[in-house]
Amino acid sequence: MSWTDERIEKLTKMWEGGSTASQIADELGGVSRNAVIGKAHRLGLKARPSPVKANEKPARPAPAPKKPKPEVTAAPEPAPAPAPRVEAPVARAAAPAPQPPVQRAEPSSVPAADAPAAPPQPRIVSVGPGGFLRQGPGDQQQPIPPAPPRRLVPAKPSPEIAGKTSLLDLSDRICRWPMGHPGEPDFHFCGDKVNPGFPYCVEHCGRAYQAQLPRGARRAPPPLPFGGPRVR
DNA sequence: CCCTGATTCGC
DNA sequence: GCGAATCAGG
Repeated sequence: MSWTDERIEKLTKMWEGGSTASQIADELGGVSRNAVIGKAHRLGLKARPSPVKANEKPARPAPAPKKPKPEVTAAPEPAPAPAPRVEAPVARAAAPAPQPPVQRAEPSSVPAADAPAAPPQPRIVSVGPGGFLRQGPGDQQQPIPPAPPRRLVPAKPSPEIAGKTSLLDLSDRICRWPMGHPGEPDFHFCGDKVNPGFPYCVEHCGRAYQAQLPRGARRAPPPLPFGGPRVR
């Protein structure tokens, strides 16, 4: 593509209109962003708020820092005078110690007339069949440290599991909610009696079956037993 | 990484 | 004159 009058005009217009070189190139078609910039500069359109040149002091001492051009010119390069570095003496107004605006609860102040901090108790959204209490999504434990990667080791019968509900102990009458993580020595299952009709006990039904919130009022889904935080 | 404009330099 | 390559900052 060549720079016809029309294209040059469009370029000029858009350039001055604030469009980015990419947009202009895209609009014109057939040219790259660089071509647009190059052309704009050749047209003398430069000087535009460039994000890369936000701050520019009227000092351009070293414009060519890296351009190893094997110039055969034996021109005696006069030693560049030590750049009159206008070292802006930063007004060291002393570094005030970062004073975190810690809001200390005044004990002597007004004795909380309003509601004191409610104890971390899961909001019960509804009661499910069998009597388990549904929690709202996100009402589980708050820290969500991802389980560190660990090698899965073959679950060997060991004293640590004695008394714990192992995989072999599972039946459709006991809660199969995992406790801990597979591969860990003490990994086992809940083992309580299930809430009839469910694979989990009443307590874990509350975790497994979340109340359905109206669309739009949803939060991130609660962590699943396996991938999520340690549940114990 | 993505984006931006600026600059250089071989064509 | 052109624009890819490169630079440099956000």
